[in-house]
Amino acid sequence: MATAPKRPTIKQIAEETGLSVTAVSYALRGERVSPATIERVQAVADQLGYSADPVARALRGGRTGTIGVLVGSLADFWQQTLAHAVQRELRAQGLHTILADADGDPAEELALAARLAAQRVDGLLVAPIGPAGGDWAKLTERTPTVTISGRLPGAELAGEVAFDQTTGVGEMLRHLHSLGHQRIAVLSWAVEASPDRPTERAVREQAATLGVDCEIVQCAYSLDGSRPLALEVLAREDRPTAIFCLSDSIAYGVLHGCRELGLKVPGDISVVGFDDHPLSRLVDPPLTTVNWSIDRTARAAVGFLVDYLAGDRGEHRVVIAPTMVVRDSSGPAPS
Amino acid sequence: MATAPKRPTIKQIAEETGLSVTAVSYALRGERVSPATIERVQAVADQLGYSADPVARALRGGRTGTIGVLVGSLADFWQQTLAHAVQRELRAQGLHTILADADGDPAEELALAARLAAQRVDGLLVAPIGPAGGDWAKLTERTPTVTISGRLPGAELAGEVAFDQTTGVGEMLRHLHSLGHQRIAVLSWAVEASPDRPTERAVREQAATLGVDCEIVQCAYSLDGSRPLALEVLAREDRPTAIFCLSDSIAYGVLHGCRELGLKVPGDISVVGFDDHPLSRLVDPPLTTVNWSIDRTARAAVGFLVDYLAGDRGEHRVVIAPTMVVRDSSGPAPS
DNA sequence: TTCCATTAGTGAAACGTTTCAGTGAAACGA
DNA sequence: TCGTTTCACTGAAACGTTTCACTAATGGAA
Repeated sequence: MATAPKRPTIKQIAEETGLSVTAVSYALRGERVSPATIERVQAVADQLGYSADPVARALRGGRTGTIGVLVGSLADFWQQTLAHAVQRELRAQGLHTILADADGDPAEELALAARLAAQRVDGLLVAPIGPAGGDWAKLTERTPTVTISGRLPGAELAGEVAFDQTTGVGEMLRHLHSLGHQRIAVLSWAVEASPDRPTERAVREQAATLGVDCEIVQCAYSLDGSRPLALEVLAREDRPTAIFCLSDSIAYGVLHGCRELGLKVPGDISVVGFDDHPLSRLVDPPLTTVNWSIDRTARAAVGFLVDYLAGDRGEHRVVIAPTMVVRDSSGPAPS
Repeated sequence: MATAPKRPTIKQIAEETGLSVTAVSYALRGERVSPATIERVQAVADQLGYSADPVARALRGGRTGTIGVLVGSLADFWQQTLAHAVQRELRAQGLHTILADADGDPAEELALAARLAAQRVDGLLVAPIGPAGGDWAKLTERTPTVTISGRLPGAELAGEVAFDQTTGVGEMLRHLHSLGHQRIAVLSWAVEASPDRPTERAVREQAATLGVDCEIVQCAYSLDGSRPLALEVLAREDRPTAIFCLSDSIAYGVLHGCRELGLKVPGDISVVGFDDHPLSRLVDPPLTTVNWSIDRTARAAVGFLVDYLAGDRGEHRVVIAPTMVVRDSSGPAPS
């Protein structure tokens, strides 16, 4: 490799202008030095193509202008969309984004978040998939953290965007119940069974209230994870008349499985999702699902973090309300 | 906020063990010091929950174990999938990922890449959207860079994953031609017109060879970008009989537009894509498209970078061959 | 015994910033 | 004229590592 030319440093500008390193540092931020000097320094900096080294700056301390975004799994289409929306929103706020992906492994989340924090991000946006493991106390105490739909054990939060899962689950279950469905399989993307997950608890409670039979099935994430599982569930003797997928990604896999088995949706079986991915209106059949405005979610989460960083220590919590979106993938239960 | 407890440093371990900072630094990497000392240091480090500060390490120089991944736009579904695949592959290699998203702005790409490099990533994986602007020479000279389908002006590459666009375009155009289509609109996601883009040149050449009438239409990225454009194209007096979208994301938007206008696909008009996103088989109708194995792409790109970092300066270039995937969205041209 | 090699460890500089605590000199009010 | 303030700037330390150049002690060979 050619002799690597180093990037220009403050010291070079200092030598070039005959000033001290200190003076240049101040001048670059337009402080404490004479206008003439500022101009001179700027000129040299521009000519050298100088830009401050973020690593050195981070080491010294102070803001880095970068936010760490941790998503539970980029294999999930909704989280992909969320990641994009969040990054776009952060950019609108003049903040840089570092995106990390736990790839469906809840045990990895804390470690990844810690690494992000170690990179000296100014704050953390975390959209976990399951109940994240470990103790988030130390981390969140040091780094302002906003969660998006999920609990972090021990965390002290700078903000929280929650989804009203109870209502969402309730509406969907009522929808299916009103169509005559009595045996429903719920595909949940929890990696390990954990009885206290709010969504699953909501399912059990609402199912009991309505008197429908809901079986919760643990499901690997995403398209490829849910298809084989769907095939298994659909092959059963007394297969359910409806499948309620706790993410649209899972529903896509189920739809795929139904197609392979030659089952008509919704004639033979109803399939519904839970997050209204942009493509859910385009799949065949268009998916009945529940919409949690991704834009509002992203805006709220970023807003909370920005507020917190600006010193606002108020209550930062919002609960996103669900909107039922009835399309064609749900229909009357077959008799 | 509570008094922020600092993360433990090497110095603390040194004090705790009575050793010098240097000795601890060596011990932590298991070098140059006695086994007994190594063990003692490890014990204290574990108890303190120490982990090396990546920022300090990066500042000093040397490997950071982190690769920067820059994608042209996370709004594009295929790039979302690619980002995930690449990150998964990097993780399998024991490397960390920092993902940045230019959000459809080619002018932003160089700046973002420079920022990634400034964070001291060991290497860069770049999947640009259009012809990236600026001069990549200085950057790529300092930071090993592998491109995925795209040119970086002036770049000196550590590796390159190219797509055989000419063949892909040719096969698709021949497919449409054989179905009797003579007037085809090509929706390209270039943000600015640039006559020398290989894909567009391929379109013009192949169209001339086959004698079909291809109009290239510049299209904003993604679903939301392509729908209005599709509506406009479809409303024309002599609308084309087929629309060839240079990304599946664009095709989804077009499908949406067709549905709004009540046009039957492929009865009234054929719509085809160009990257075979996982959902393309599930949309209505299932999309005819061209597959470029995303797994092979990710694996090749990461492999090139890893090889290069290991000192292998061989030719690192692969051309991914297209595979036509004919589904139901293309059919005979209406008479 | 002398000499050299090896082992186990130390001190200090370096990476590129920011910032605290000054330092002269000029300007100002009384 | 003197004391004070302001201005424009400087030196040095600090952030947490890594690494080069050393030192002191031990062991073995000659």
